[in-house]
Amino acid sequence: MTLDEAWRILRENQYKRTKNRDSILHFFSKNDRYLTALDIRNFMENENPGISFDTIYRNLTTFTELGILEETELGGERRFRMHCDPGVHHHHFICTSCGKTRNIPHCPMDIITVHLPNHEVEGHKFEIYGKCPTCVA
Amino acid sequence: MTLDEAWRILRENQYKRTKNRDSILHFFSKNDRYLTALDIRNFMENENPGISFDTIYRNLTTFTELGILEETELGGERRFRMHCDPGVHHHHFICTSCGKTRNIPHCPMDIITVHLPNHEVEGHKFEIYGKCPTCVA
DNA sequence: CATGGAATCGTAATGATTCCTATTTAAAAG
DNA sequence: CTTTTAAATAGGAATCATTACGATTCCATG
Repeated sequence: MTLDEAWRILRENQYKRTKNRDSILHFFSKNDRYLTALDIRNFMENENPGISFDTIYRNLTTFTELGILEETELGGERRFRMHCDPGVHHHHFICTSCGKTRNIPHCPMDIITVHLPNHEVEGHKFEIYGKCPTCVA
Repeated sequence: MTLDEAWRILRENQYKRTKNRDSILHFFSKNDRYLTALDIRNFMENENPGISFDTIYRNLTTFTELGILEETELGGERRFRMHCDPGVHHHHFICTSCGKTRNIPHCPMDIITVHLPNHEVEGHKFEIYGKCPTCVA
């Protein structure tokens, strides 16, 4: 997703354009990987050294709810990345060292027919973990 | 996995038979669902009201390392369940209300052929979330 | 530029998990 | 059955990620 698309969604939902949101989104748009709240905090060292974690988490939650970011959990902490292709459902290979991802176009739900009578399916998760070429070397 | 199998593994690895371990394993063997550290704490109300979280987590880690338990993360906390069938790789439907599970015999890794050149695959996760028949009603 | 509500800051609070040290216990040896 | 010793535990403090909150600042609209 581009910055313009993200801001269009935010505007449509009456969210204000602030310096923090601009910086955070810009950081995500430059990084094709899953990032932590601390990553963002560190990146803001220059732009806004005093940024509150409250602000970071609040915006991460907002962005995720609006579908601008997608979220996962790795090593006991929440991680976020720019929702790469909002229209097309897909999954990820995730590097456990650097958080970098690689798309997996297939979805097991399309292939696996599971019989779950009377169950109410809400969602699913399919992720492959490992080391990306850079971190292998 | 049965209690006997669990204790055989523990014995083989020189772990002592303690009252806490007995209680915890017994609790897991009776519950076909993912449980939190707090669930265990509450269950021990009778058997050992003063049990330390250190003890709980230490044993959960040990059991998981030995393959007696399997672990996942749900709603920001770690959950554990008895490793249902150590020989046969499988996945789970997990109830987001009560943690109860249902086996999914298929594995997406067997079906999906992903091209990940130079990547080092360490593992994967496939889980379906929702409400079990009991929690739907 | 005045106004009102959204957004933020700074810090305190929370909840899950881990660390630390003195004490207790399992089980092996005598 | 006692002694011995390393493993296991209790209790509480510490840590880490995350959230809550009151006071202040900022964005957008008129």
